[in-house]
Amino acid sequence: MSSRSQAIADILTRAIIDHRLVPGCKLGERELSEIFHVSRIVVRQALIRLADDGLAQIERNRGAFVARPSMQEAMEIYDALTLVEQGVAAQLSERLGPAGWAELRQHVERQRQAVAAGNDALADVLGQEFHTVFVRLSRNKVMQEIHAQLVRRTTLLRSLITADFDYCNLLDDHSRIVDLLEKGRLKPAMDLIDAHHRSVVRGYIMDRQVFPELTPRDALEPYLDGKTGEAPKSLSQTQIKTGEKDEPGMHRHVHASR
Amino acid sequence: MSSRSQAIADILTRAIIDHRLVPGCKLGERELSEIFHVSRIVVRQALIRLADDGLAQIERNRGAFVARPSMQEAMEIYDALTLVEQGVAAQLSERLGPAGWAELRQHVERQRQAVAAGNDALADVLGQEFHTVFVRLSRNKVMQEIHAQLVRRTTLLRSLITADFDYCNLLDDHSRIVDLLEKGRLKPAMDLIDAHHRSVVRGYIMDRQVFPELTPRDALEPYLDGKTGEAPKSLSQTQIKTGEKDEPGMHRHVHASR
DNA sequence: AACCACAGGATTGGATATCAATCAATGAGA
DNA sequence: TCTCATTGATTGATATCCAATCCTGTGGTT
Repeated sequence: MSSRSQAIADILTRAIIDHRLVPGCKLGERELSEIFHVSRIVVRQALIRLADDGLAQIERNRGAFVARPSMQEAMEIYDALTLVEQGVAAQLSERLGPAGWAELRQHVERQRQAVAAGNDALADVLGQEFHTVFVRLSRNKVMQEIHAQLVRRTTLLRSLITADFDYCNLLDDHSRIVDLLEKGRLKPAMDLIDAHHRSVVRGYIMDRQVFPELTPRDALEPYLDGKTGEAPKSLSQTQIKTGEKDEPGMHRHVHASR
Repeated sequence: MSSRSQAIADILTRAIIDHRLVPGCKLGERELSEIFHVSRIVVRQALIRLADDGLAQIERNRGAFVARPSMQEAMEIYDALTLVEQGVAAQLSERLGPAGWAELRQHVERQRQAVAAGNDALADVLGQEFHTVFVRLSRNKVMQEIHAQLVRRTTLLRSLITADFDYCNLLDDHSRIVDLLEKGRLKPAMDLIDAHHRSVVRGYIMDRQVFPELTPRDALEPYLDGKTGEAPKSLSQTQIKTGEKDEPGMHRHVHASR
């Protein structure tokens, strides 16, 4: 239904947020066109979409690369995300009906069960999804799209950073946010959202390659073939350990919750 | 410096927010490629950028059209804009230094002088710019871009709607918002931002063609030639009166302030 | 050895021609 | 008048070609 360049942009986006394509990775037109069996022009259109989304940067006559956000930009992205979610929280605290609160609680409960079952990969996905569900309940598609874009960019950031905090402290944040909001305690809820994001950002150390660099051909291989758009195996199971020794304060786990 | 498709996307964006290209207007690839003397491919890339920005919509095998947002979407855009500006207001009320407040006051003063001088066109531009300056002071480029996109879309909306309120009531809103924020009275300021936008939306009646439809060739003519990107004459001076009689409650002035 | 200049290769940005797929309008026939 | 098929126009996409630019490697110079 959609154009082919959109489909390719979607695949590239997926590969980037799956950390299979890491920041700085060259996205050559010829190489991608051979991988996807399309013409260079279609690839170029896809890259334009990625660049507009902030996931790639195009340098004239040099080509496209997976975006490598600066520390400054990383902070700005998290600030923007906080701003959006705080605003949505304020709207929901006034307008959300019982069914909405129930949906949020149900989502938190599913995540809790995943954590209890030790399924970190599922917990991680649910943890991310919570924010998306949260914004969806505002019933504002424009806001949803803005938020989704910001989330994609934060996911990209995680290819570049090393979190040295204990993520277990964040596990209950979602639940507490829902509690506070439903009770109408907006200000504490907004502060908690801020703290939720700040605690993720605080220990960030950039200029490290957290994920191993794959060639585009290897990185994109799982998404091809089927054409069904089926989810490739979660990276948390196929993740490759890099050769370098772990440094102090460097953890290799994925975040179970943001 | 930038690619040609970006330059063309910029021109089309400009033409749309100047209301020279009205919603629903067909943006044929062949026609545009002849107008700009570029190939269809460059035009297509420009149209992709516009579509990503929400200013155009591309229908498969049918082509691109200037976006015609629904009433629902119009409300969502204004809600999102309110959310963003309220969030920025909250940040500024904590973090903005004296120089920042001075810049805002200076801007308001310039607009006041323009109104006093009867220069409605300049006042309109300054009124729009206020919101941009406001967000720029947050020093968050990511947020700035999101906000700028929302502003562009609200500008597009004004091609579709007829305001039947007395815009004089809004003239002092900017000034009062600055006053309240500088005094640390955040809540009233946020309420005023909300009211500011709501008062614009309230009387909106869609499904009217406020601006006359021009062919793309006529609409884009002022932007070509010079290649200097110079501002074409403001529409408020070249605006053409449509043949149809004014209906009750239908004003043809441009907004002096949002 | 270090440094600079230049040539060649590789890649991107873009133009043109061409073809297939799809939509819309037109017109023939019941 | 209504229905259906054909035709024309437009888009989506490809292949090929060319110019501009960047990177690199070589070679000469200090």
